[in-house]
Amino acid sequence: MASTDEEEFDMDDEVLPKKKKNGNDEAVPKKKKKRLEEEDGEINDEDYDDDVPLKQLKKKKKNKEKDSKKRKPDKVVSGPVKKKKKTEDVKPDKPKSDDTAMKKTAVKALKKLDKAERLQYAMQSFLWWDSVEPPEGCQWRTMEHSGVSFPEEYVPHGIKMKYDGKDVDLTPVQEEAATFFAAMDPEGMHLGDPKTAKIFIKNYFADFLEVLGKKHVIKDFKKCDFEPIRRHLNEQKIIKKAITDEQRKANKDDRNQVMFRFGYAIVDGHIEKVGNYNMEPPGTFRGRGEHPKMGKLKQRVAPEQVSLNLSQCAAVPRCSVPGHAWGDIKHDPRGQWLATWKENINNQSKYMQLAAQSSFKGKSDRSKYNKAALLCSNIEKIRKSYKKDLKSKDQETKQLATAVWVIDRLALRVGGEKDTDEEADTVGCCSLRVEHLEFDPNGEGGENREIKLEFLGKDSMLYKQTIDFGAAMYNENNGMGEQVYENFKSFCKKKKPDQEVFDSINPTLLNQHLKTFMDGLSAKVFRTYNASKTLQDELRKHEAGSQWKNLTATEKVVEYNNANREVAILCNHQRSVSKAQETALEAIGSKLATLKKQKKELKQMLKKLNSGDSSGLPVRKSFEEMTEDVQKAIEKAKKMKEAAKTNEEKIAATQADEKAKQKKRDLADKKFQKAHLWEKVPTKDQLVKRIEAWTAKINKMEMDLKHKDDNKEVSLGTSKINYMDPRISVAFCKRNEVPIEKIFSKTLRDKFNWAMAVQPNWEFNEKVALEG
DNA sequence: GTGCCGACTTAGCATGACGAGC
DNA sequence: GCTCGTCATGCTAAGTCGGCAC
Repeated sequence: MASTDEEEFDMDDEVLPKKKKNGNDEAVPKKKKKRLEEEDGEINDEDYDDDVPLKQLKKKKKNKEKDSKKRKPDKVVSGPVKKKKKTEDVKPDKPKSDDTAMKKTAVKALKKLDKAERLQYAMQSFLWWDSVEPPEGCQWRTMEHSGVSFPEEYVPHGIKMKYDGKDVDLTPVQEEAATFFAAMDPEGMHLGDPKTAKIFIKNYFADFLEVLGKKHVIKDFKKCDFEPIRRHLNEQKIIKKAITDEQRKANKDDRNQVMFRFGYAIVDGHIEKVGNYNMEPPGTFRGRGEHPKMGKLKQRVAPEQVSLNLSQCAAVPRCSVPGHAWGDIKHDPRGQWLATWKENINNQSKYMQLAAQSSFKGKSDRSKYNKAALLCSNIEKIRKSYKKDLKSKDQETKQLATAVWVIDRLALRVGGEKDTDEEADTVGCCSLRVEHLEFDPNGEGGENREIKLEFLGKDSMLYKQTIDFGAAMYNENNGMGEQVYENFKSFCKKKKPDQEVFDSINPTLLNQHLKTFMDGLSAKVFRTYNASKTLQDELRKHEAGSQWKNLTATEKVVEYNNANREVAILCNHQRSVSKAQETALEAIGSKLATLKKQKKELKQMLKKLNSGDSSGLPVRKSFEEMTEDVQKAIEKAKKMKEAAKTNEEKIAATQADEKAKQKKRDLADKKFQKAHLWEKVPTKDQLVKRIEAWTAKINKMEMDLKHKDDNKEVSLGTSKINYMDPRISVAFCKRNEVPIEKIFSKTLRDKFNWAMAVQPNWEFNEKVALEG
């Protein structure tokens, strides 16, 4: 919070934890820090000492500021600096201490901002890359926060499910468990697929029976009817849709109140955003793919199961659940986590951590990308080594070399061992089985060097690619593709389909091997390195094109997205196509067909007109009457919505609204079918112009459709968030005058704030690591 | 040497917010 | 001003990896 003074930033008490560790309501160290913060701005690590009186601290702080002003010239281009003011990043100009008028203006501007914006401003002011690092091995010196926000207790709705056609009485706990199932979409990814539905129902029902108890009448899932509850939940959704703007605003305010209380932490005197401050609510476990535990009941987590991590001097936050207390309080500055608990499905630890835009995550990110950049100077050494080892007579060495080749060239994950009774059967490089490889998949015989790799990777995403190990791209510059093919063949020889291809190695061994080349090198660094390198190379390739300078910023963004797509394909980042997306694509396709038909008709009309015959040319009727009808339906629904008081009235209003909207859509469709025509016979000139307009429309729609179709199964976001060094993108934007907003959303600009100051000619290479 | 586990990163899906187009 | 489609964000599952105990 550099430069935040009392007038600039007034953080309410509710943001801060209120209780001390021993449970009383005093918060002496916090108050002292807060006052200092309000009066002098940020408190740096070395400033804060619980045993030093406040006045001394303030004096120390002022002296330090004087010194730093003497030392530090304004940074302009070297090193990260604050972002320029943009319309959406509303923040006042930073006041200069020697200019009272300017300061007053800035303070006035600040007061116009709402609380969330002021907090955002305070966070943006902290340039962690310019601050002093905590002692080695520590992530922080002081940390305080408000703990975890728990979901509200279950409120029974009283709707009875049926068993064997009859209503069943359930206790609130049992009703809650029944409601979890009723909330599942019968057509969704879990219940929509017969394979997963079987697992889901089996697990759910076993847990449900346990909640019901042995004496309960419910014994057979087939006789269970959750439909009444499902109908009730759908009605609730409809009612929710019908809320007024005022209610919507009130709901948002309520959410903001929770965010102000739990969503911020103070780390080493700076405000930081907390990521997942809402405790996961109970429900059904929604594991992906064919997870053997999907459908099991995820229990409600009690405060007693939660451990908090904060500094010794910090006040322990009051637990928000009446009558409950935190399980444990820890003071471990080596960890980034703020709270931890265990979930009951896989007995795994879960954590509450700072948000992606925090200093913790920023430091981790920067260090990750610097490590990947350092690989630039080591990659040749590593490649040379594995190329030599590919022919080794020692099986372990040969397998290590082959696995590293695969990780380097095909960007596979390392693939740790998994227990398929506990988790979905997914694999990576080291856990590949013979059944995942198909040699010569097209039965070409002879010199064919193709292998079809087909397996489920992380999140049960299908990896299905036929790799031609004989292709030039894997063999030029001594790429050794053919040797890798031979190795695969020998590793699979005499093995059963369910046996591992790389039976002599494992991820630990592979990572140990990688560390002999470079400190801190592990398999996943290759994915970051290859993603960043691919992005940079692709962008440079486009920029070297002769037409590049003539492109508009929008066209350059398209090229950037194309490069991004190359990376996403390399890393196999997929997304499933939803039914809504499929329908939308079909709709565009059908619209395109209509436009083409209309263009053909227009051409025929022109031909006829040119021949001097204007008889029988098609015209369209007025849509006035239908438009009026639709307007009436919309107004009626609007009035019903405004007048609705009871739930029944709200449901009726929403239904009327949906009917009116459907009428409107039908009318729009009818209008579209006749959009190329006039109400009276057109002139030749009108026809020529419309044919031109339709040609342009068709071209645009064709491009749009192609773009959507190309991208429908590729997820560009994952590589942008996790793999491509953001400095490559920032430098690209700077040297091409492309606004960074076109590439990075607000969240990403905050996450990568440390990368925003790079020069236009910045390069992803080994020198990066030396920059710090 | 090996297996386990804690701590963190990476990932896709659901939903809500927003803005382009009418 | 409204609608609809797209994009951003939140949520939480599912990976990786290092350290520790045996």
